[in-house]
Amino acid sequence: MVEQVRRFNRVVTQRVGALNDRFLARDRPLAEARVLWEIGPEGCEVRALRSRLDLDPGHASRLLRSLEDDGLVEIDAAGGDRRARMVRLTPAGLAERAELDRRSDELAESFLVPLSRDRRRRLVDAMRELERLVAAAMVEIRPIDPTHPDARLCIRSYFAELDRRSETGFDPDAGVSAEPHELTPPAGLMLVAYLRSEPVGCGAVKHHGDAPSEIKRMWVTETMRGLGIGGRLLAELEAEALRHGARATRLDTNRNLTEAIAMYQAAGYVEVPRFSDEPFADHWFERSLR
Amino acid sequence: MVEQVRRFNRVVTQRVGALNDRFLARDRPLAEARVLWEIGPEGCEVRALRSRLDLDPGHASRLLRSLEDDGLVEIDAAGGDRRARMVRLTPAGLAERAELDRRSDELAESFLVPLSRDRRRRLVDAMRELERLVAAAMVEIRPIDPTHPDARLCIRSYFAELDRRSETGFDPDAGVSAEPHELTPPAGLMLVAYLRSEPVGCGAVKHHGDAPSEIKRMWVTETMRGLGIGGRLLAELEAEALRHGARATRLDTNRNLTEAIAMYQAAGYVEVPRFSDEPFADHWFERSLR
DNA sequence: AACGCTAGTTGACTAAAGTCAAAGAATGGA
DNA sequence: TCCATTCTTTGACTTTAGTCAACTAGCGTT
Repeated sequence: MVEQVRRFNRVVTQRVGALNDRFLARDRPLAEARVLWEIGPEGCEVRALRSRLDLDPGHASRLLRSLEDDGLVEIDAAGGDRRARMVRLTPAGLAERAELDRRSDELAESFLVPLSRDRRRRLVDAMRELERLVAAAMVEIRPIDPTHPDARLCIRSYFAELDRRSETGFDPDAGVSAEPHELTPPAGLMLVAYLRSEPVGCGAVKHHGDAPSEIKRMWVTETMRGLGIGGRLLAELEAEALRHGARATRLDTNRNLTEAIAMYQAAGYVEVPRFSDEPFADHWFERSLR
Repeated sequence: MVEQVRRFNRVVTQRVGALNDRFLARDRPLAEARVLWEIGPEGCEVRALRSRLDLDPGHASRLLRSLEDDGLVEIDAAGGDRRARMVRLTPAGLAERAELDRRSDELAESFLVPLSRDRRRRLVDAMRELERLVAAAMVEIRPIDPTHPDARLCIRSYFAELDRRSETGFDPDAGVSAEPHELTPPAGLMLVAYLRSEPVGCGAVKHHGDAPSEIKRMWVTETMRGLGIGGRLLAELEAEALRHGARATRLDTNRNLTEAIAMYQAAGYVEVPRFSDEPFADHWFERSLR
């Protein structure tokens, strides 16, 4: 296995990566081309740019100055915060970015052209599979304060999905509570799954002394499902429950959340009688931890 | 499709490539690390190194000097040509390269670790598939003089395989001739398939005026079979036969070469009665070109 | 008002990568 | 034998990337 990964890294990554760079940088330093690309058609804040590309403030400042001198970007004050700056592409900058887009397409085509119809299909399928699995391998799970913006974002997405997928709609204020202080140590714990500093999933646990801990707020963004992220969140929450003295974990869920139900069952949860008065739930699950 | 390839290039190539580089370069400039790696345990000629890494002569010279000063390589005269130099790794250089090997393994592991058993399997399968297809897309087909070393190498490999796979053994001197002058324009044509300047397959055509041209020396290296390279060689040879006024192409083959037979049939060849006195052949195929 | 903090700019560097031309030694034909 | 060509080295650059510290301006809290 390791041997195959190494071969892949060598054959595909190296060559394609080099090509990619050469296609991207026209007669411009690569770093500038990357910045130009990353700004995007909408513009973005300088600090966001810096953190996304992991640039030194000095370096970033000079790169932007240089793009500005070439007439490709304009830098003006961001909204609220008068320390921060906003970069936007000028029409010339947009044209340049479109050109990068075009070359990027051209490069992609160059992968496909020499292959038969059937092999193109296979190439694209393998790329999709690999992209997803590599992304999954890059996901990191970290504890978070439930009031943190990233946590709030996840919870909002979770509620929105519940509301969309259930016949009755979802009311976050009804049913069993899971207030921030209940999901903060020592009362409980909340986790967020990050993919390159983007939150892509969450989960929380609420302890009840000796009684089974409750799993709450399990959610993974739609594009990242089926990659084991839910299972990893669950496993870490269970470990936390165990550390806290719980003998089991429990959760409830709605009948429409079929992937979630399948995931719980695969993780060893078994259906038990209703144990909460959550009006939104149709199924109750429990798993023994020892 | 193009969109998926672009996503792949962005997500996988860029990140993995960057990681790769950081793992490779220890506290050494990346270019030096690459040279150290590329020299290989056997050593190699400086000019080969230069062309493989596409380095400027001056740059290459200085990189090697620097590695020599660190005691990692020795440079002495190559065999025959006294202008050329040979680089070899010293024991220290070999140790350093082994360390790069180790880190490369570690990097490969880091892809696999966060994934479940099943997903690792899928990751590795997708990588294998992709590596092969990308390699296939990089193959270039070029005409060649049948006396060129690359052509000779292919023909030798071809003969060796015939000998190995037939019950009777194979005698290149028996049967229908295909001497170099018969495979050189205007009498015929020989093609070699190159993957990064490595010959990985060949094929030739021998014209007979109005009569069907004969396809000879069709061979693809074992690791690159099933990727459409044989089909591409065949198509170019047929186009050449057509340009030369032939109405059809013919070929004979041994019953043990099952992949080849399948490939000919997929390319539109139909079995015809014996048309040559090639003692080694069991099947005769023909395809009409118009 | 004072304090610690964040966002960005600027100056002064260094290291790495890469380019170009000149030149010496050796080679391979015409 | 001559001549164009190849392999390599060397000197003299330039460009790119990146680092570090000092500094200004603005924010938020106490």
